[in-house]
Amino acid sequence: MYDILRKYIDRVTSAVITDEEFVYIEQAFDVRKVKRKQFLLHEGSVCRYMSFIASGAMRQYSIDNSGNEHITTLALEGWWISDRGSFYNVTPSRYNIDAVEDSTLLVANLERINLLKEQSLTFLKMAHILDQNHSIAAQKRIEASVSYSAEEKYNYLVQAHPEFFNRFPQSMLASYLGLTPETMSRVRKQVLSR
Amino acid sequence: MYDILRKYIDRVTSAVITDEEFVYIEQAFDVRKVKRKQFLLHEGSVCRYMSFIASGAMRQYSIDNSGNEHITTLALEGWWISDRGSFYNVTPSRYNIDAVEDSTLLVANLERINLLKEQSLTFLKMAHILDQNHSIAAQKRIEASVSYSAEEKYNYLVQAHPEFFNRFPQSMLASYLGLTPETMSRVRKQVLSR
DNA sequence: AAATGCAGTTGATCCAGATCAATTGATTTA
DNA sequence: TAAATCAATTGATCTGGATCAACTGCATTT
Repeated sequence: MYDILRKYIDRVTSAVITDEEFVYIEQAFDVRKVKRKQFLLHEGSVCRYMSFIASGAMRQYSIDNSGNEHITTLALEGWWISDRGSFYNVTPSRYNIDAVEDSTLLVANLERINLLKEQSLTFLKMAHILDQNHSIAAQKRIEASVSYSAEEKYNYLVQAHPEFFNRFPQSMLASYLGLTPETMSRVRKQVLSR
Repeated sequence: MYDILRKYIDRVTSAVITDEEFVYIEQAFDVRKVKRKQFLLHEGSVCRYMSFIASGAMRQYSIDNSGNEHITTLALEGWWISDRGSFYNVTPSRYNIDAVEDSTLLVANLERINLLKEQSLTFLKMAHILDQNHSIAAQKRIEASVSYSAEEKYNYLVQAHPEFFNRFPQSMLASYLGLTPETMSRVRKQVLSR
C-alpha cells in the first residue's frame, strides 16, 4: 500500500529513500478508503488532510454564485489531493473534494506533515518539488483558460492527460476545461471529424 | 538594498534570520537595475534568474496564437518574479518579463539557488512557503477566471490588490484579468456609478 | 508650441460559447 | 426487469464580452 508512495518520492526527488527514513513517512500516513461519491472535504470546513491517492480517482470543485460547478482538479492514483490554502492556513475551504471511483488514500494531517518535514529532509524536498510542480501546472492552466479557444482547450487535454478520457465522464472533463457539456460534445465531434 | 529581502524572509518564515545565515543569502544574490520597458526575459529563452523586486514594478506576459498579450503576473517591490517552469526545468519560456517602472532586482541563478537551499535551511523553508503561496494564489486566479463575470473580476482586483490601480495602467489590469481594455473601461464606469 | 503617440472612453456590431429544450441510450437502483 | 437517473447528443436561440472604429485628452518628443 505504501509502495506507490515510496516510488513516487524516489521519482520526484531523483533519489532512493532509505528504509529508516521511510519509516517516518509510513508512520505519518493513515490508510483511508473512500467509496465513489463519498466526500473528503465539504465547502465551508477546513481541509484537514494532505492525501496521496494510492488507487482510484478524485475531483475537487467549487460552486459559483449561479450554482454552477467548476472542477478545479482531477486526480488519479499517484497524485496528491488537498486544498493547500485551507490546509496550510487552517481556514475554511471554498471547495468540495469527492471520489469519482472507489479510492484508497494515504492521509496525514497538518501536525504530522509538519513533523515529518522536520524528521525527513527527503520529505521536505518532496513537498517543495510538489508545490513547485503544482504552481507550474497552475500557471499553465491560467494561461490555457484565458488564451485558448474551446477547441484548443480540448486538444490540450487530449495531449496533456489522455488517461482522463477513460477515467472521468465527459461532463467532468468539460467542467475541468471551463466549458459546458454541450460545447464539449460539439467540440469533440468537430475534432474527431478531421 | 538587501534589507527588504531580509525582512521578507523573516516575515514569511515567522523567524528572525541570523547574521551568519544571511551572509549566504547576500552572497547568492546580485543587484541588478532595469529601466522601464527593459526586458528580463524574452519568450523562447530560458529564464535564468529568480528575481526579488527590491523596488519597482514588473510584469510577465505571453502572446497567444492571435497575437494578443495576456499578462499572467503583475509584481511590485517585495515580490518575486520568475518563470518557475522554465527556471527549474531549464526549458525555453513562453513568457516575456519586462519592467513597468525602473526597478532594482536581487537576482540569483539556478546553481546559486540550489546551493543556497543546501546552505540555508531558512532559505529552503522560505522557497517552500513561496511556492505554496504561489500555488494557492494560482488556484484562486484559475477559479476567478472561470467562475467570475467581468464585473466580479474587477471587484476582486479592487479588494485583493488596490495598490495595483496606482502603479499599473488600466489596460494592463484589463489584460491581467483577461478582459479587453474596452470592457475594463465599461465595467469601471458601471461599478463607480453605484 | 507643434507634432506624435499612447491610454482611456464611447458607440455599433459581431460571435463563440452559454442556455434552454427535447431525444436517446446507458447505468444504477429497487 | 422495470423504473428512475444520469450522460451524451443535437437543435434553436440568446448574450456577455470581443472586435472594430472614431474621438479626446495627456504626455513625450522635436
